[in-house]
Amino acid sequence: MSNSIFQAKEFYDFLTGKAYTAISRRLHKNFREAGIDITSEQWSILYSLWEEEGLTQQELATRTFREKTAITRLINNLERSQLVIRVVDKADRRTNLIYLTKAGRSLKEKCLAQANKTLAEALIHVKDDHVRIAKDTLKTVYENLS
Amino acid sequence: MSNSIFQAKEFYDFLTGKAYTAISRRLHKNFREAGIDITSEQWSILYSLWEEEGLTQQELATRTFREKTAITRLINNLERSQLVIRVVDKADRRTNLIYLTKAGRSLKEKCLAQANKTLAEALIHVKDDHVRIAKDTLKTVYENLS
DNA sequence: TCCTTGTAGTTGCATATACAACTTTACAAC
DNA sequence: GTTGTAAAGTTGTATATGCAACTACAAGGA
Repeated sequence: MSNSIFQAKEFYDFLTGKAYTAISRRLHKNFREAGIDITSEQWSILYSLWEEEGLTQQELATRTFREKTAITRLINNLERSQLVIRVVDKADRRTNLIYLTKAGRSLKEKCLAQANKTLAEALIHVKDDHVRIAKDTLKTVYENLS
Repeated sequence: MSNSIFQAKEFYDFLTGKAYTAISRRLHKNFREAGIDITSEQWSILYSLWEEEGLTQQELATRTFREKTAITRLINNLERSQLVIRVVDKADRRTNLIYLTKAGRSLKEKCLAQANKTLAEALIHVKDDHVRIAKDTLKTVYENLS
Protein backbone atom coordinates (compact mmCIF):
# COMPACT_ATOMS: atom_id res chain seq x y z
CA MET A 1 0.00 0.00 0.00
CA SER A 2 1.11 3.56 -0.63
CA ASN A 3 2.05 6.09 1.97
CA SER A 4 -0.86 8.31 1.00
CA ILE A 5 -3.12 6.28 3.26
CA PHE A 6 -1.13 7.36 6.25
CA GLN A 7 -1.97 10.97 5.55
CA ALA A 8 -5.42 10.27 6.95
CA LYS A 9 -5.04 11.02 10.60
CA GLU A 10 -8.10 9.00 11.53
CA PHE A 11 -6.24 5.99 10.23
CA TYR A 12 -4.42 5.65 13.51
CA ASP A 13 -7.75 4.70 15.05
CA PHE A 14 -7.04 1.37 13.44
CA LEU A 15 -4.24 1.06 15.97
CA THR A 16 -6.14 2.20 19.02
CA GLY A 17 -8.98 -0.27 18.58
CA LYS A 18 -11.84 2.18 18.94
CA ALA A 19 -14.16 0.05 16.85
CA TYR A 20 -13.24 -3.11 18.72
CA THR A 21 -13.68 -1.42 22.09
CA ALA A 22 -17.10 -0.17 21.01
CA ILE A 23 -18.25 -3.55 19.76
CA SER A 24 -16.89 -5.42 22.74
CA ARG A 25 -18.61 -3.10 25.20
CA ARG A 26 -21.89 -3.35 23.34
CA LEU A 27 -21.67 -7.14 23.23
CA HIS A 28 -21.10 -7.27 26.98
CA LYS A 29 -23.98 -4.84 27.53
CA ASN A 30 -26.30 -6.92 25.36
CA PHE A 31 -25.34 -10.06 27.26
CA ARG A 32 -26.06 -8.35 30.56
CA GLU A 33 -29.40 -7.01 29.38
CA ALA A 34 -30.34 -10.50 28.23
CA GLY A 35 -29.50 -11.81 31.70
CA ILE A 36 -26.34 -13.58 30.51
CA ASP A 37 -23.52 -13.14 32.98
CA ILE A 38 -20.42 -13.58 30.82
CA THR A 39 -17.77 -11.27 29.41
CA SER A 40 -17.08 -10.87 25.73
CA GLU A 41 -13.80 -12.72 26.22
CA GLN A 42 -15.54 -15.64 27.87
CA TRP A 43 -17.94 -15.62 24.95
CA SER A 44 -15.15 -16.35 22.51
CA ILE A 45 -14.13 -19.42 24.53
CA LEU A 46 -17.69 -20.68 24.78
CA TYR A 47 -18.16 -20.10 21.06
CA SER A 48 -15.21 -22.37 20.30
CA LEU A 49 -16.61 -25.03 22.61
CA TRP A 50 -20.08 -24.88 21.09
CA GLU A 51 -18.39 -25.79 17.83
CA GLU A 52 -16.26 -28.54 19.34
CA GLU A 53 -15.98 -29.76 22.90
CA GLY A 54 -13.02 -31.44 24.52
CA LEU A 55 -10.45 -28.97 23.20
CA THR A 56 -7.20 -28.53 25.08
CA GLN A 57 -6.35 -25.15 26.56
CA GLN A 58 -3.57 -24.81 24.00
CA GLU A 59 -6.03 -25.43 21.18
CA LEU A 60 -8.37 -22.82 22.65
CA ALA A 61 -5.44 -20.41 22.81
CA THR A 62 -4.71 -20.97 19.14
CA ARG A 63 -8.33 -20.69 18.03
CA THR A 64 -9.08 -17.54 20.02
CA PHE A 65 -5.66 -15.99 19.47
CA ARG A 66 -4.95 -15.59 23.15
CA GLU A 67 -1.94 -16.43 25.29
CA LYS A 68 -2.18 -19.70 27.15
CA THR A 69 -1.95 -17.79 30.43
CA ALA A 70 -5.06 -15.84 29.48
CA ILE A 71 -6.81 -19.15 28.75
CA THR A 72 -5.83 -20.53 32.16
CA ARG A 73 -7.57 -17.65 33.88
CA LEU A 74 -10.56 -17.54 31.54
CA ILE A 75 -11.14 -21.24 32.17
CA ASN A 76 -10.72 -20.64 35.92
CA ASN A 77 -13.52 -18.09 35.78
CA LEU A 78 -15.73 -20.15 33.50
CA GLU A 79 -15.24 -23.15 35.77
CA ARG A 80 -16.13 -21.04 38.80
CA SER A 81 -19.30 -19.97 36.97
CA GLN A 82 -19.95 -23.67 36.34
CA LEU A 83 -20.13 -23.25 32.57
CA VAL A 84 -17.18 -25.53 31.71
CA ILE A 85 -15.12 -28.23 33.37
CA ARG A 86 -11.49 -29.33 33.05
CA VAL A 87 -10.88 -33.04 32.50
CA VAL A 88 -7.32 -34.31 32.61
CA ASP A 89 -6.55 -36.22 29.43
CA LYS A 90 -5.73 -39.79 30.39
CA ALA A 91 -3.70 -40.27 27.22
CA ASP A 92 -1.56 -37.20 27.93
CA ARG A 93 -1.63 -36.10 31.49
CA ARG A 94 -0.14 -32.72 30.62
CA THR A 95 -3.30 -31.57 28.91
CA ASN A 96 -6.73 -30.60 30.14
CA LEU A 97 -9.71 -31.28 27.93
CA ILE A 98 -12.36 -28.60 28.33
CA TYR A 99 -16.01 -29.59 28.25
CA LEU A 100 -19.17 -27.54 28.55
CA THR A 101 -21.50 -28.18 31.45
CA LYS A 102 -25.20 -28.46 30.83
CA ALA A 103 -25.50 -24.80 31.81
CA GLY A 104 -22.74 -23.88 29.39
CA ARG A 105 -24.39 -25.76 26.57
CA SER A 106 -27.75 -24.18 27.25
CA LEU A 107 -26.38 -20.64 26.81
CA LYS A 108 -25.59 -21.16 23.14
CA GLU A 109 -28.78 -19.96 21.47
CA LYS A 110 -29.25 -16.97 23.75
CA CYS A 111 -25.65 -15.89 23.23
CA LEU A 112 -25.75 -16.23 19.48
CA ALA A 113 -28.90 -14.14 19.39
CA GLN A 114 -27.13 -11.37 21.30
CA ALA A 115 -24.03 -11.67 19.12
CA ASN A 116 -26.15 -11.27 16.01
CA LYS A 117 -28.00 -8.36 17.56
CA THR A 118 -24.69 -6.69 18.35
CA LEU A 119 -23.43 -7.16 14.80
CA ALA A 120 -26.65 -5.76 13.42
CA GLU A 121 -26.40 -2.70 15.65
CA ALA A 122 -22.77 -2.22 14.68
CA LEU A 123 -23.38 -2.49 10.96
CA ILE A 124 -26.36 -0.23 10.45
CA HIS A 125 -25.83 1.84 7.30
CA VAL A 126 -22.96 -0.36 6.12
CA LYS A 127 -23.40 -1.96 2.73
CA ASP A 128 -23.05 -5.72 2.52
CA ASP A 129 -20.09 -5.61 0.18
CA HIS A 130 -18.31 -3.16 2.44
CA VAL A 131 -18.88 -5.46 5.38
CA ARG A 132 -17.40 -8.25 3.36
CA ILE A 133 -14.35 -6.22 2.38
CA ALA A 134 -13.82 -5.04 5.95
CA LYS A 135 -14.06 -8.60 7.21
CA ASP A 136 -11.59 -9.88 4.61
CA THR A 137 -9.20 -7.02 5.31
CA LEU A 138 -9.21 -7.74 9.03
CA LYS A 139 -8.61 -11.39 8.26
CA THR A 140 -5.59 -10.48 6.17
CA VAL A 141 -4.31 -8.19 8.91
CA TYR A 142 -4.63 -11.04 11.37
CA GLU A 143 -2.80 -13.41 9.02
CA ASN A 144 -0.06 -10.89 8.31
CA LEU A 145 0.68 -10.43 11.98
CA SER A 146 0.21 -13.87 13.49
CA MET B 1 -27.44 -5.52 5.93
CA SER B 2 -28.86 -8.93 5.12
CA ASN B 3 -28.68 -11.98 7.29
CA SER B 4 -26.62 -13.81 4.71
CA ILE B 5 -23.51 -12.17 6.10
CA PHE B 6 -24.03 -13.96 9.37
CA GLN B 7 -23.76 -17.29 7.63
CA ALA B 8 -20.02 -16.72 7.47
CA LYS B 9 -18.73 -18.24 10.66
CA GLU B 10 -15.50 -16.31 10.52
CA PHE B 11 -17.59 -13.19 10.85
CA TYR B 12 -17.73 -13.65 14.59
CA ASP B 13 -14.02 -12.87 14.62
CA PHE B 14 -15.21 -9.31 14.23
CA LEU B 15 -16.56 -9.66 17.75
CA THR B 16 -13.54 -11.32 19.28
CA GLY B 17 -11.09 -8.66 18.16
CA LYS B 18 -8.51 -11.01 16.68
CA ALA B 19 -7.27 -8.37 14.25
CA TYR B 20 -7.10 -5.72 16.94
CA THR B 21 -5.26 -8.04 19.31
CA ALA B 22 -2.76 -8.85 16.58
CA ILE B 23 -2.14 -5.24 15.68
CA SER B 24 -1.91 -4.09 19.27
CA ARG B 25 0.61 -6.79 20.15
CA ARG B 26 2.71 -5.99 17.11
CA LEU B 27 2.66 -2.28 17.89
CA HIS B 28 3.84 -2.96 21.43
CA LYS B 29 6.53 -5.30 20.11
CA ASN B 30 7.73 -2.69 17.61
CA PHE B 31 7.87 -0.06 20.34
CA ARG B 32 9.94 -2.38 22.53
CA GLU B 33 12.32 -3.27 19.73
CA ALA B 34 12.81 0.42 19.04
CA GLY B 35 13.68 0.95 22.69
CA ILE B 36 10.42 2.75 23.45
CA ASP B 37 8.99 1.67 26.79
CA ILE B 38 5.27 2.37 26.41
CA THR B 39 2.16 0.26 25.89
CA SER B 40 -0.12 0.60 22.91
CA GLU B 41 -2.74 2.15 25.19
CA GLN B 42 -0.30 4.76 26.45
CA TRP B 43 0.52 5.46 22.83
CA SER B 44 -3.03 6.54 22.12
CA ILE B 45 -2.89 9.06 24.96
CA LEU B 46 0.47 10.42 23.85
CA TYR B 47 -0.80 10.65 20.28
CA SER B 48 -3.67 12.89 21.41
CA LEU B 49 -1.27 15.08 23.35
CA TRP B 50 1.15 15.41 20.44
CA GLU B 51 -1.76 16.89 18.56
CA GLU B 52 -2.84 19.16 21.38
CA GLU B 53 -1.42 19.60 24.86
CA GLY B 54 -3.26 20.76 27.95
CA LEU B 55 -6.27 18.50 27.44
CA THR B 56 -8.36 17.51 30.45
CA GLN B 57 -8.63 13.86 31.40
CA GLN B 58 -12.27 13.92 30.37
CA GLU B 59 -11.32 15.24 26.94
CA LEU B 60 -8.70 12.50 26.62
CA ALA B 61 -11.35 9.97 27.57
CA THR B 62 -13.62 11.25 24.82
CA ARG B 63 -10.90 11.36 22.17
CA THR B 64 -9.50 7.91 22.93
CA PHE B 65 -12.88 6.34 23.66
CA ARG B 66 -11.89 5.14 27.09
CA GLU B 67 -13.59 5.38 30.47
CA LYS B 68 -12.36 8.19 32.64
CA THR B 69 -11.21 5.64 35.20
CA ALA B 70 -8.94 4.10 32.57
CA ILE B 71 -7.54 7.56 31.85
CA THR B 72 -6.82 8.15 35.54
CA ARG B 73 -4.65 5.06 35.64
CA LEU B 74 -3.01 5.59 32.25
CA ILE B 75 -2.03 9.10 33.32
CA ASN B 76 -0.76 7.72 36.64
CA ASN B 77 1.55 5.39 34.73
CA LEU B 78 2.61 8.00 32.18
CA GLU B 79 3.34 10.43 34.98
CA ARG B 80 5.39 7.80 36.80
CA SER B 81 7.34 7.29 33.56
CA GLN B 82 7.83 11.06 33.48
CA LEU B 83 6.26 11.43 30.05
CA VAL B 84 3.36 13.68 31.09
CA ILE B 85 2.41 15.90 34.03
CA ARG B 86 -0.90 16.84 35.61
CA VAL B 87 -1.48 20.55 36.18
CA VAL B 88 -4.55 21.57 38.15
CA ASP B 89 -6.57 24.10 36.16
CA LYS B 90 -6.66 27.34 38.14
CA ALA B 91 -9.87 28.38 36.42
CA ASP B 92 -11.62 25.13 37.35
CA ARG B 93 -9.99 23.27 40.17
CA ARG B 94 -11.89 20.07 39.37
CA THR B 95 -9.95 19.50 36.19
CA ASN B 96 -6.39 18.45 35.48
CA LEU B 97 -4.68 19.72 32.38
CA ILE B 98 -2.30 17.15 30.98
CA TYR B 99 0.98 18.31 29.46
CA LEU B 100 3.83 16.41 27.88
CA THR B 101 7.23 16.55 29.48
CA LYS B 102 10.29 17.16 27.33
CA ALA B 103 10.80 13.37 27.29
CA GLY B 104 7.20 12.84 26.24
CA ARG B 105 7.50 15.34 23.44
CA SER B 106 10.73 13.82 22.19
CA LEU B 107 9.12 10.40 21.69
CA LYS B 108 6.80 11.63 18.98
CA GLU B 109 8.84 10.98 15.84
CA LYS B 110 10.14 7.60 16.98
CA CYS B 111 6.65 6.47 17.93
CA LEU B 112 5.05 7.60 14.70
CA ALA B 113 7.72 5.73 12.78
CA GLN B 114 6.84 2.53 14.65
CA ALA B 115 3.12 3.13 14.20
CA ASN B 116 3.61 3.49 10.46
CA LYS B 117 5.81 0.42 10.38
CA THR B 118 3.12 -1.54 12.20
CA LEU B 119 0.43 -0.41 9.80
CA ALA B 120 2.60 -1.33 6.85
CA GLU B 121 3.24 -4.80 8.26
CA ALA B 122 -0.45 -5.25 8.97
CA LEU B 123 -1.57 -4.19 5.51
CA ILE B 124 0.76 -6.14 3.27
CA HIS B 125 -1.24 -7.53 0.35
CA VAL B 126 -4.22 -5.30 1.08
CA LYS B 127 -5.29 -3.00 -1.73
CA ASP B 128 -5.50 0.71 -1.00
CA ASP B 129 -9.20 0.93 -1.73
CA HIS B 130 -9.89 -2.02 0.53
CA VAL B 131 -7.93 -0.35 3.30
CA ARG B 132 -10.04 2.73 2.81
CA ILE B 133 -13.29 0.78 2.90
CA ALA B 134 -12.21 -1.14 6.00
CA LYS B 135 -11.25 2.10 7.73
CA ASP B 136 -14.56 3.75 6.85
CA THR B 137 -16.51 0.69 7.93
CA LEU B 138 -14.80 0.62 11.31
CA LYS B 139 -15.50 4.33 11.68
CA THR B 140 -19.18 3.72 11.03
CA VAL B 141 -19.20 0.84 13.51
CA TYR B 142 -17.67 3.13 16.08
CA GLU B 143 -20.23 5.85 15.38
CA ASN B 144 -23.11 3.40 15.46
CA LEU B 145 -22.16 2.15 18.89
CA SER B 146 -20.89 5.24 20.70
C1' DT C 1 -25.71 32.64 51.78
C1' DC C 2 -27.40 28.16 51.35
C1' DC C 3 -29.00 24.37 48.63
C1' DT C 4 -29.30 21.57 44.68
C1' DT C 5 -27.52 19.65 40.80
C1' DG C 6 -24.00 18.48 37.67
C1' DT C 7 -19.10 17.57 36.33
C1' DA C 8 -14.05 15.97 36.91
C1' DG C 9 -11.45 12.90 38.86
C1' DT C 10 -10.26 8.94 42.14
C1' DT C 11 -10.73 4.47 44.46
C1' DG C 12 -12.32 -0.41 45.26
C1' DC C 13 -13.29 -4.54 43.22
C1' DA C 14 -13.58 -7.98 39.53
C1' DT C 15 -11.88 -9.24 35.08
C1' DA C 16 -8.48 -9.68 31.28
C1' DT C 17 -3.77 -9.48 29.17
C1' DA C 18 1.55 -10.09 28.44
C1' DC C 19 5.83 -11.93 29.73
C1' DA C 20 8.98 -14.67 32.40
C1' DA C 21 9.78 -18.39 35.36
C1' DC C 22 8.21 -22.52 36.98
C1' DT C 23 6.23 -27.68 37.39
C1' DT C 24 4.72 -31.74 35.38
C1' DT C 25 4.53 -34.92 31.80
C1' DA C 26 5.82 -36.88 27.20
C1' DC C 27 9.06 -38.60 24.10
C1' DA C 28 13.08 -39.43 21.39
C1' DA C 29 18.16 -40.41 21.45
C1' DC C 30 21.53 -42.82 23.44
C1' DG D 1 16.79 -47.10 31.76
C1' DT D 2 18.82 -42.41 31.72
C1' DT D 3 19.08 -38.07 29.80
C1' DG D 4 17.88 -34.12 27.30
C1' DT D 5 14.39 -31.53 25.16
C1' DA D 6 9.97 -29.97 24.24
C1' DA D 7 5.07 -29.19 25.30
C1' DA D 8 0.92 -28.05 28.42
C1' DG D 9 -0.41 -25.69 31.99
C1' DT D 10 0.14 -22.56 36.25
C1' DT D 11 1.77 -18.63 38.95
C1' DG D 12 3.80 -13.93 39.94
C1' DT D 13 4.00 -9.34 38.57
C1' DA D 14 2.73 -5.31 35.93
C1' DT D 15 -0.65 -3.18 33.05
C1' DA D 16 -5.36 -2.11 31.39
C1' DT D 17 -10.55 -2.13 31.57
C1' DG D 18 -15.61 -1.51 33.40
C1' DC D 19 -18.76 -0.32 36.82
C1' DA D 20 -20.30 1.62 41.13
C1' DA D 21 -19.46 4.57 44.81
C1' DC D 22 -17.09 8.27 46.37
C1' DT D 23 -14.80 13.27 46.97
C1' DA D 24 -14.15 17.81 45.49
C1' DC D 25 -15.46 21.65 43.06
C1' DA D 26 -18.59 24.64 40.07
C1' DA D 27 -22.68 27.02 38.92
C1' DG D 28 -27.37 28.45 39.22
C1' DG D 29 -31.42 29.59 41.87
C1' DA D 30 -34.15 30.43 46.25
